[in-house]
Amino acid sequence: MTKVNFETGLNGPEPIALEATCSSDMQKELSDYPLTGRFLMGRLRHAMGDREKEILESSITEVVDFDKGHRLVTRGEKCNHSTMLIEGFALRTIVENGRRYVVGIQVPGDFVDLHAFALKRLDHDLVTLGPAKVGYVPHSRLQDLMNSEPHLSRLFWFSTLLDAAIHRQWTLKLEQLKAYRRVAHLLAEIWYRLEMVGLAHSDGFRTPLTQTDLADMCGTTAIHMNRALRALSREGVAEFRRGNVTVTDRKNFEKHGDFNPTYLYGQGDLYIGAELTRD
Amino acid sequence: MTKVNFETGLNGPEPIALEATCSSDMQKELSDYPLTGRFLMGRLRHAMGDREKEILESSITEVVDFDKGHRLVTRGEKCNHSTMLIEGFALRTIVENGRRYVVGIQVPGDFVDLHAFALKRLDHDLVTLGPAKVGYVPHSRLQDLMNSEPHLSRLFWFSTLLDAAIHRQWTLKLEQLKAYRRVAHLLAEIWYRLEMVGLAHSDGFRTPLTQTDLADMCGTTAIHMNRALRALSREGVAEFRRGNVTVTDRKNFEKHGDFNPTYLYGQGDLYIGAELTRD
DNA sequence: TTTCGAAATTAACTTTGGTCAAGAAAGCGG
DNA sequence: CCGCTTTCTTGACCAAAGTTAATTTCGAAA
Repeated sequence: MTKVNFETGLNGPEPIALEATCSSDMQKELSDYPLTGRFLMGRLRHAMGDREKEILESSITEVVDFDKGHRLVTRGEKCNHSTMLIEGFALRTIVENGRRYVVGIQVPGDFVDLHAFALKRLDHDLVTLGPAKVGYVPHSRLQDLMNSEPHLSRLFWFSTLLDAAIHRQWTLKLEQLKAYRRVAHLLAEIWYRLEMVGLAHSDGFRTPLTQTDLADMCGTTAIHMNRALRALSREGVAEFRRGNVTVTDRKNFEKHGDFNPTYLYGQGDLYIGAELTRD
Repeated sequence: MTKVNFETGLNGPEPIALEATCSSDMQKELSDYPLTGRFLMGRLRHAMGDREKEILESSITEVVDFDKGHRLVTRGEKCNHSTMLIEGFALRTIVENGRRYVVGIQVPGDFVDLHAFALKRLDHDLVTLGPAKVGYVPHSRLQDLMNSEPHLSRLFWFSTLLDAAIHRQWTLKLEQLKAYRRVAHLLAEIWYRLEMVGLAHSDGFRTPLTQTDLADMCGTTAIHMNRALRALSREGVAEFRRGNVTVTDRKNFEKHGDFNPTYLYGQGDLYIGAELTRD
């Protein structure tokens, strides 16, 4: 383990360089594959051969930087490429009756609209949370890979199934938990996911999330979200200040959020299909 | 259009034969492919070639009938086959702290645990709602198909993406609606999905669902679900009696549930990837 | 037909969360 | 530094939903 600096799209006075724990394996991956090195990291990346990693990296035909709030994908519009999130965050949002709802959050390394390859039109928007860097893969290219690379295709499929597993967990937690535990669960999930791609630190993590964003993800109001966050703070469970999440006792924190990471299919959880690791 | 009788797994005094609207196309499909004829029906079934339909039908190595409440898949246990739901209903359930939560419902024609092919272990149970008939496809067979049938593989992928789209909609509706509209939405969805596979009738549909099941799907209590259903009945929007759903004014009903079926990617909605229809 | 158990129903009371209204604090651009 | 905007915070009040506890209805099986 070694330390490495990273940048998230913060809106603070000056961009604070944070220490993120990042193994040397991970560092090598990121220098070898600067655009797609985080894809499936912490999950089945080890199942990708070097050739497959090269194929994926070279499939990105265009890299673009966006400011916060840019709509990457519009609900109902036809897509001819899919988008790899290289840096920054994105939300899956749906605006109805003048109110915004968030049904998912994506972190670096996520192939955010890979499902648009098969669905062509999405039922939601994808919006950058802070500044973000993305890479595009044309659907024609994915089409070719479907025909010539069955193993890589299976990994793509797997990655969309991870999203589905996360959706199920969100559904579960909305059914099961009150606002206080719901945020705790959400923050625990984001922390875990950032950790898998080397973007968390030992006391927490940083995002450009506002309390309103959290409210829209938890199906509550910004006002009630504020009550929940203050309660978490009052109990000494976690601090959320302007997107900066700080936790002292992680076990305790995850207990408050009723968080069990197996649904994220991390590679340490021995929960993953062995067949996918072999060609 | 012609009428055909069908059976759902009802626990009523005698199995009531209901009239279901079912096109002659659909009838032919069901007689030609009695086990898998409902797979992707109303969606991209027309994109499957006869050869592909044969391949799928012949991939079912075993057909089994189960009683109500049988656990088809157990959370965390390794799966070596995937399950086609031929007749009846199944719920995706999670039991935690002694309470049951439902994160999905499956209808005939659904390849209910296709995602287990890639994930190997699921994060939830699959339980039959009433009596059900299922068919098994070994994962070794799916593996072969991945290598030899890229187009069929893409359709399998598509079918798991439909599940994900439904999960997103459930998340959205849990965030957005109060219990009263939530049930209405849920019932509208089930109706629509049954209609796509020829198992609904013009005034509604029949299922073995109880009010407790609905409550577990809507993240509320059976008592509150009862209040919501009574309200729907009082307003003349819909009647739910022992799994029997009756609606007089469908447009009005769907409006109360804030229901828009585009997320179900039905073939009439011109919402589906044209690329998938061609090889 | 009777009996039993599951499912549905209702009421009284408590907790959680939504709404409205008003400020305070922090970040941003000049 | 100042003014402007966004984000956060708090209080008072009301509606939605959970809890507990009975009671009724219905369907299945004897």
